[in-house]
Amino acid sequence: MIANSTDRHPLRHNAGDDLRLIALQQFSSVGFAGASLQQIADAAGYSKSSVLYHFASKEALLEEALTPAIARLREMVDQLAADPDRVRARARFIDDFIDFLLQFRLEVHTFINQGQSLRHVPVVDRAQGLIVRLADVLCDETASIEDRLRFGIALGGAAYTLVAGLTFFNDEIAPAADVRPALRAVVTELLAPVSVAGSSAPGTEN
Amino acid sequence: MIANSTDRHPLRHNAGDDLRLIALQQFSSVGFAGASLQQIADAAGYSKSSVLYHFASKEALLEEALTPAIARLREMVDQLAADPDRVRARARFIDDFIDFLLQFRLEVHTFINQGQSLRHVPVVDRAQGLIVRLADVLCDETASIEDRLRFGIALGGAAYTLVAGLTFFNDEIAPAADVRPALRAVVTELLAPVSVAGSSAPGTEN
DNA sequence: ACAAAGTCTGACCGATCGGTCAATTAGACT
DNA sequence: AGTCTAATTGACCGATCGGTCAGACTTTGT
Repeated sequence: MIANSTDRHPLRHNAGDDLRLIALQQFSSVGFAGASLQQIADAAGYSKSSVLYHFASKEALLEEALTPAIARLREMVDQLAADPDRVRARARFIDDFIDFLLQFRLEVHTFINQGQSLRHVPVVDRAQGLIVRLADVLCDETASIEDRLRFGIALGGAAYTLVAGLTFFNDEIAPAADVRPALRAVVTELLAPVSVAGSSAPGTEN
Repeated sequence: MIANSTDRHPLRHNAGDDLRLIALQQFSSVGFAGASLQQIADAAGYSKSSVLYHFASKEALLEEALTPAIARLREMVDQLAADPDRVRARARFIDDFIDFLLQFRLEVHTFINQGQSLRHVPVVDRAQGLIVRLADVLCDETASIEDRLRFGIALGGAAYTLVAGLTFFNDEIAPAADVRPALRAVVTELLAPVSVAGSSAPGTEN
């Protein structure tokens, strides 16, 4: 049998996965340009050469670190656009979106706050396109600036609070469990009223 | 008379001001670590040595570029905390805050999205402290996570949309004139209901 | 046992980093 | 004229950057 690199050893983590996570933390905190391969290698317990053995280049490392997140985002956008029941589609999307933000906080923070300077990276460019498309779908054909602003604030605000904000609002905060309901309430408030029509009181039951 | 460096020539800009602005654009787009003195110097039409003549170091350049913004922020927080009429103080603060976000978008974006990695820079650390204090004042003693989240999303979301979001939501968008009312509406919605007295069920009236 | 493939690393490369320094230029004042 | 000072620059420094490469170690297949 072929020893696939994804399940060689049940105890030890896959080197590529370790590096992707460590690199992601560095990229989202000091920026892609500011995170050096040496720092990433040191933090992961490898040598710089090992990093470049697993990933062709620093950009390739970034691409592979972000890919799962934008793949999931594409799923959600496709599903949102495909469902003919707009109200149900939007409600379902918001729920998925909350989970998405919590699960991929570092990835979102990275390509949200460095998207302009990383537009030459294919996966980042695709992510930007997805976000534009998502904004179009969510805001419908109404060209209202406020609707766009609501979406942008929800996206950028969540990216900020979930990686930077939580650490200084309180010295320590419970993980996703405490944050999820609050996040859902605020994001729903920002995204729901745009064109849901008969949305009487969204997300106030929890 | 003494030829003060701030008004030597009415036509030509002050070199320090030019550099502060150019540097701020670089810092907010590629990050502090990713923006090199050479790039800043080239963009400003100076040599790298000239940049280091006007500013003792790269960090000093960052400090001076951010200082006006956090000075204004301190004013606003002090005024908010001093006014015994909480409702009036909060309303006035929100108005000032909108203008602040529009005027200092690059500065806010910089110390919001790179605050963790730049905590060793005094002015950034002071800004972080101001934001924590602002969150405390706005959210009152209620330790509600959702209130904190609202403030963080408004702050981080505005920082994002005002520098990155506007460029890809539409190919070109009118300057602050079109954005201000929409921004005011969204930020007010996020910040106003927190503790404005009889806030029983915030944001359910639409 | 042996070879093949996979993994890891140190040494090294040219380029660029932030920063120092001496030299030069241009203006302002006596 | 001469002098002083602010402003600007190129040359240069040690350190670090992303990336290459050959070798060494480990694992796997036969």
